[in-house]
Amino acid sequence: MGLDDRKLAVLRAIVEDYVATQEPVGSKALVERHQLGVSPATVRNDMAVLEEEGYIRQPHTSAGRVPTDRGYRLFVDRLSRVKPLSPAERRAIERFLVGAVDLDDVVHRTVRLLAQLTRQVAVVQYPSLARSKVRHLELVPISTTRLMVVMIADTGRVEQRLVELPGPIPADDVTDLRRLVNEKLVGTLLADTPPLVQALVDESSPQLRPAMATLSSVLLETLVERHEERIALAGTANLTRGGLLDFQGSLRPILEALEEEVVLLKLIGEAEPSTTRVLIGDENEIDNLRAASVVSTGYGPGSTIVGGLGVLGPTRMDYPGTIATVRAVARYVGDLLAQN
Amino acid sequence: MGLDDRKLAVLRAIVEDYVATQEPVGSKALVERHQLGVSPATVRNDMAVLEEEGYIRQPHTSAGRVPTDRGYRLFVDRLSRVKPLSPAERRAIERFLVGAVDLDDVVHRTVRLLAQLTRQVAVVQYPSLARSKVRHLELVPISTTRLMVVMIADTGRVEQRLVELPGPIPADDVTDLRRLVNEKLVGTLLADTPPLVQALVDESSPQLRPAMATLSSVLLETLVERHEERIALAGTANLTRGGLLDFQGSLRPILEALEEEVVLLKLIGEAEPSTTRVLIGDENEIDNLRAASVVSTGYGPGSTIVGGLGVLGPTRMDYPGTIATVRAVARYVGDLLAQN
DNA sequence: TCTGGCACTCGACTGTAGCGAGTGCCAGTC
DNA sequence: GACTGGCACTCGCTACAGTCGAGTGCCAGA
Repeated sequence: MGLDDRKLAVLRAIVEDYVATQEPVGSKALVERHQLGVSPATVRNDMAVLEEEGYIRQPHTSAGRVPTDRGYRLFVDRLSRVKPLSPAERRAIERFLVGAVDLDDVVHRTVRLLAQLTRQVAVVQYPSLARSKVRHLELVPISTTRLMVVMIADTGRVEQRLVELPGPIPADDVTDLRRLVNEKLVGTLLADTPPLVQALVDESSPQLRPAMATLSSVLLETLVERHEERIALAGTANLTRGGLLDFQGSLRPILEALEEEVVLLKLIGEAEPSTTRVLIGDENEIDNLRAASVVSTGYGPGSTIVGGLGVLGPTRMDYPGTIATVRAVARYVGDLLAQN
Repeated sequence: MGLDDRKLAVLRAIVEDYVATQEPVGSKALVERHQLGVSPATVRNDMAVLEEEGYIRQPHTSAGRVPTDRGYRLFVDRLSRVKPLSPAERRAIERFLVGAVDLDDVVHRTVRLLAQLTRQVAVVQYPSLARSKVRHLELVPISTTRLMVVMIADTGRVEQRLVELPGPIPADDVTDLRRLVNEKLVGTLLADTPPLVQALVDESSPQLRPAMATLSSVLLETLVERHEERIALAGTANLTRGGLLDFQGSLRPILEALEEEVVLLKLIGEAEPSTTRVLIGDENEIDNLRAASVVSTGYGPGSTIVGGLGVLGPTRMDYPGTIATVRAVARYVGDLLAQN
């Protein structure tokens, strides 16, 4: 039941036209705007087949055809090639990203850049703690029974927690604690720390043990177990482009989904190495996003991946262009991180 | 040209009914639902006067009346009193805020809570650095020529910057630098630090001076001059309640405005002590928000103010309820901060 | 296998009519 | 002088009928 080349060409033409005009496309308009070399009637026959196979559909009788999610899928997989970025876009990326002063800055600039270039909603995950290595742990006494622990990761992330100690602790002990945790933990992946943290308690002197126990439980609990992920979002205003036609008239479910960090993480967090993932409409597992598509990829210094980024938009989106932009931005951000 | 008591009562009734039903309210419905003690005809006469004075208007002839921005203003200033919160709401606030582990957590919980209680868009400013005191400055060597400086403020904020030193620096010097900056700066308001930072450079030994100069310029630049404000946002999905009637059919300008930190800061950042500020429609200086109202207030431990928070919604909002909620949440957050 | 032709479908748009909520005004009453 | 009942009028909303046209499916013929 293969589709011959012409039918594929017809599908491609339909997708391209529909994405451009946002209106159902008919057989006549199609032959006028593309060099298909056949008549409208022939195209109609092809369309009938494409419809039967579920690649396109008619919003109503006597209207043109519109691609289905399945149609977009075929288009993305086999009918399109990634557009190279224009020099102007490359320049925009570079201009946008130079001069970032810290990780927050990098992430914010990136997410805005993505939203602006793709004219869609952009999502950027901060470098995941699980994939970060400990660079330094600082203990700052706030009072005799309170400690602020600040963890600095090699990815630039800095996390802090207040630790309520079981009893007062002299300054020298704090120094000892600091030395011990740093000796043991610096340089290790956060995902690998739990046994080491446990060992720290076991190995510490009786004098230090109570404080160390509290400290380690806080470390484990807040930094590893509920692995604190962070996310930045931009471009929600882009959802309103294209009138209310996209997203079947209601932004509600989309906006709701975008407020849930868990959902966002699921969308862009499961990054496989160097692949760009495209989720189209129904393929999406989140019900609220059944009317949307997501293009996402991982990023990180060199070839390692420390986090994900991507964009969300209507299924009717410029896939080749979006994919190209997402990839390019991910690569630039990776390079930027590598410089640290 | 004073309005007598009955006319004010009519205005109050119109506002209340319109907020509740979202539909223009007519004279007949008004006398039915409120005990005004007069006939519809009389109410109509009063309405004519109110309209002449600009407090209400007719969307079109033969429709009921709708309050104008000016009408809401009068209502807020003279016709309403702040509703006490229900016990359920108080409990919700407490339940929501206990168990926050750090400042980020507090702010996120607060903004979600506000959005949920008011069913509107909530905005919370992190404690302003300018109003924070330095609690500790930590210098962490990243390499021989790079230092990460971490500033911990008494409000719980933690900021970090990478400092590129002019040349390699031995570990002992880092220790000296750390001691010097902490001796000088701990306990001072960030707004007051610039002269002190300058003095640090002047007073430091020739050996330390280059490093100290770089360090101090980074401190000044990033922490004080472009005083790094942060903002959290939640509840944008609430903008879609009430169909597209609010905001004259387009969420676009609102969503755009909400993406600009500067705009948000302007909205809620200018907190005067313990007052609740209400901006109604046109009173708003930001063009994109002319169709919206903002209720905001300052918060902080005790009676000091360290930041602002508030909500944004349609001009047709439940002002008494919203004002009460915003105040209550601000007070709870203040108490929470005071505990640290 | 493709093409031109033709009948058919059905949404979009237009114009008309009736309904009803709501108004403004006026004469009458307390 | 303030309030009220009554009445004519306005005008948005809905329903309905009619027309138009884009687009289709199908079929006979090249």
